[in-house]
Amino acid sequence: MISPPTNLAQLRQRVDAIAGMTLGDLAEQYGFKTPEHLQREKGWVGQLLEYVLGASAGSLPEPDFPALGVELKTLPISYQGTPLETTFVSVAPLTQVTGLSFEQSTVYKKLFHVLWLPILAEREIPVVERVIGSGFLWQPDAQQFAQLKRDWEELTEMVALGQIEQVNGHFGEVLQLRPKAANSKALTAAIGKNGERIQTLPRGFYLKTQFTRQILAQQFQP
DNA sequence: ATATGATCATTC
DNA sequence: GAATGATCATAT
Repeated sequence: MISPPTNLAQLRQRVDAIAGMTLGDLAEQYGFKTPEHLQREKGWVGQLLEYVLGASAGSLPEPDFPALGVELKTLPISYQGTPLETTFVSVAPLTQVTGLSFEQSTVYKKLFHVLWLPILAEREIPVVERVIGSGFLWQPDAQQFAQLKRDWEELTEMVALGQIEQVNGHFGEVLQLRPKAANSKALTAAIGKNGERIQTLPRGFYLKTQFTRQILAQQFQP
């Protein structure tokens, strides 16, 4: 058990201390067993870094560093330093969305303050050899806030109007709504096209790679 | 079923 | 190759 960081400077210090290390090194140091691949342990990297940095364990709906209000996101990147995957943000509410504002949304709360931790994670690189990059704290600037808000409002309006079945990953410029479930048979409550209650596949909000690519660029080549 | 952590794998 | 849809583990 590692104590949570008490301030941002301490968190930065911990992040800087692991930059350049491989996941294998870090796992060994903290008694984690590195899997051969992530097929059955997709969250392994995130959980290792949570532990090492002293994030609160558990699956509570809180920021990873409650005292600091900071959310930790690992970000798999290519040799070119570009994101290899979209970034999951939060489960999307599909009922009781009337009157909900972006500022009250889980998306905004999650993205208000993020610690991005890039991981060189090309699939040809064994997990044990993947290298941790330079993590950094980020908050959306005015333009990013506006982009996120625009997409969130468009997607949430469709949900509110009972158009969830028409939503697919194409909608949204930087934020998209996609399945987030154990499998394609999972069901959750949603609003139907006539305002009735229906059952549908649970969805989540994800940041498109274009958006996280921009965040990385603004951090590393300003 | 929901929420945490995401990546896999098929499609485009 | 990039992006969408599907999926995996664990805890509550």
